[in-house]
Amino acid sequence: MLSLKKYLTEGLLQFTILLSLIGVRVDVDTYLTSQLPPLREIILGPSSAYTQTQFHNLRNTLDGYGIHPKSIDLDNYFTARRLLSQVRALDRFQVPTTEVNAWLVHRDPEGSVSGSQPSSGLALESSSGLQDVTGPDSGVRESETEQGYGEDLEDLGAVAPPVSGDLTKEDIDLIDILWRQDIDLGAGREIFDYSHRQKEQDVDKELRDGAEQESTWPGEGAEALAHNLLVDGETGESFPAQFPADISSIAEAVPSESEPPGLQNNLLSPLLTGTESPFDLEQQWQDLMSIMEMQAMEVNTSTSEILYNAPPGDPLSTNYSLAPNTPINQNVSLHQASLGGCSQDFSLFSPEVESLPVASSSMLLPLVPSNSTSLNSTFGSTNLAGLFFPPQLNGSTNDTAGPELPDPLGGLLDEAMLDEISLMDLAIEEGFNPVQASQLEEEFDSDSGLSLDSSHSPSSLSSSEGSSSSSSSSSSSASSSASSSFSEEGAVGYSSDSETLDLEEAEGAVGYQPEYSKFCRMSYQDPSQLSCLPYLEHVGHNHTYNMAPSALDSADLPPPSTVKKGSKEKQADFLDKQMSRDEHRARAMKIPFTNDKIINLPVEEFNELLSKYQLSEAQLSLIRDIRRRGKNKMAAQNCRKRKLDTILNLERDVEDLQRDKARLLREKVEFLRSLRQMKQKVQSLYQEVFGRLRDENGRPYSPSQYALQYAGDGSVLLIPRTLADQQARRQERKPKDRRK
DNA sequence: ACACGATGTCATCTA
DNA sequence: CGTAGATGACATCGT
Repeated sequence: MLSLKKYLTEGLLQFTILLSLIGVRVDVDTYLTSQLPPLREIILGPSSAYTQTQFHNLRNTLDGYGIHPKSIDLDNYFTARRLLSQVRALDRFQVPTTEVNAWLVHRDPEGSVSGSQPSSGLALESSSGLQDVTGPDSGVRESETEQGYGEDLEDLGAVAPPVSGDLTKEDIDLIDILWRQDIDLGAGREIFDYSHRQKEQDVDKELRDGAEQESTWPGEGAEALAHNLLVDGETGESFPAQFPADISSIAEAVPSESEPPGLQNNLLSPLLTGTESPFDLEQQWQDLMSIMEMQAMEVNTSTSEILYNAPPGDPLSTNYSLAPNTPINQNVSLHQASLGGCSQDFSLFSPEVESLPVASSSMLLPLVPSNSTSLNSTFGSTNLAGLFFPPQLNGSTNDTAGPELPDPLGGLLDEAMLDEISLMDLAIEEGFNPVQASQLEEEFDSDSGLSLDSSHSPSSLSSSEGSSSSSSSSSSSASSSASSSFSEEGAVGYSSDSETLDLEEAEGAVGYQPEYSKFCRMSYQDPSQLSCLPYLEHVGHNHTYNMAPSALDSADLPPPSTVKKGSKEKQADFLDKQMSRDEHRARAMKIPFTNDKIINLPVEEFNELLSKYQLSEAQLSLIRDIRRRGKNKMAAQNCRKRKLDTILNLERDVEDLQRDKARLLREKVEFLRSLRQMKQKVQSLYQEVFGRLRDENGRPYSPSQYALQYAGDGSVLLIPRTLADQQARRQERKPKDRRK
């Protein structure tokens, strides 16, 4: 907890936010993943940074201090919330930023990521096979696709981040989505994919064992592959001369997965070879996703059979928990064969994680989802993956996942999370809208909160008392009283009891505003829960004002067990210690009313109260000071709270903006893709029309001499090439001029 | 002893 | 002008 608090310092947050704003993505979570909840967990959730109004008045009447926003309980709460939100985000095709950020953080130091990563060979196995088949076209296609893409982006004024090193996970996902869309539209994936693969191959030739890889691709699988690729390759947009060919059924079904690996692997490889910490989160998420998918999806056996028909007898398959002879194993083997150095890295991943990706990908597309980046690959992709799961895989995955899943999930998911997940699952399956789901979630939250509170508070009392051996009796009693007050507050409304308490002892109960009610409600339970852990006792510690009421409670009411015999004296001492300086002063000056009244009473009542007593000047001065300081104290607390919320909101805004950016990027790529497709169609039509044209002698026109000119009215003219070139140049200049 | 975070207090500004 | 709130700066306390 202490270390967590450290991370929560304003400086770090501000620094992080600053970095985020200037474009550098830093994810503190990356460094906390294993033992500590992500910083974002604390950050997410409702905050009322700018709603300063009203809450002072209400606060004074509402209870005492509540729980500080930084206390652990909030961590738990926000952990759950964060996870839930991420689960929901899956519904919206959102990528958990955590993974993205982490990925970037670890990637940057390694230099350019864009296709030149050696370990990117992950996705290459298919491409290597493809290369041979498609042979001649590959080189040209690579360059053309790459250039075309870059040009498009440049034309639109884009920095071309999606293609080059700046790709985020969202970008990758969006590209993946777009690939799928392309396929839906009949465009082959390899046309886009190829460049990357090719590049990777060039870079990774040394790492990869091409011969071995090819040897693992014998028989039907290879042929099928070749066929697919060949067919897809013909659809290459960059070759207008080639008319779009029919796409085989397999090609349609499979290619959707084939592309992403290329891109993703390029990007992911750093992650894979780098730290595993970011992957833990991703892995957990992937596990989660796999569970959900397994449950929610039906397996298309026929498809899977086709896709997973692979060469048998792979020696490497035994390394994996998956059943041998399963096509998946083939994929794995291929993957390993091609990976070389990367295979070791993959050993880090638990079987189930690997199985998912492998399973989802056909022979052509190994490891698509395995890139945890694609874990959120949106439901679309995952659905695809799920469809391709062979039944046996399902079983095997579950088997392997059985023992291991609880661990990764257990760390992140508490009951609340699981319930929520199931809830979300239900929402997804039954078509609940997010709002409904969230409503349910709220109900759930409240329920869980109460249950937690009731169940943990008693134990907290006992544990705190028994455990605090090193600390003095005062501290133990303090914690116990604090926890008791918490439990009370959590269970009941907690009307400010300060007034009913003994005059001098009752201090102003400083509570947080109603806006934080939910906030606080959640926090109430946790302190007690946390107090179960001895080392966390200090978390809920109170100071001065806050502590007084609760301490008084234990003192006034017949003390449970701690106060016996001569402990009353200690109690008194303790109370003295717990009283604030102003309280001591007030007592010393024999102020006849409570500091709480002094501080919180409205001016009129306050003056009225003063008028009732004959007070010396010193007393009046002290009272005024007490009032001033008390109010300022609350103000300071509010101010700090607000500051914290502001920081949290800023971070959230940054995240939102990043999401928006990714979305816009996605849309842009989508537009570019559709634009390219339309160009391709036009080209095809052009070729077809031009090829059918015959001159007066019945001979075809020479493309080098003539060209078709599109008129504004939709008509098409056949004009000499020279003329057409001139016109083309003019048109090119125009937009440039406009830019200037 | 020191660092650090949390909180209290003061001075100042603003409404 | 008085009051209350907000906030930066500093002090204090506990870990």
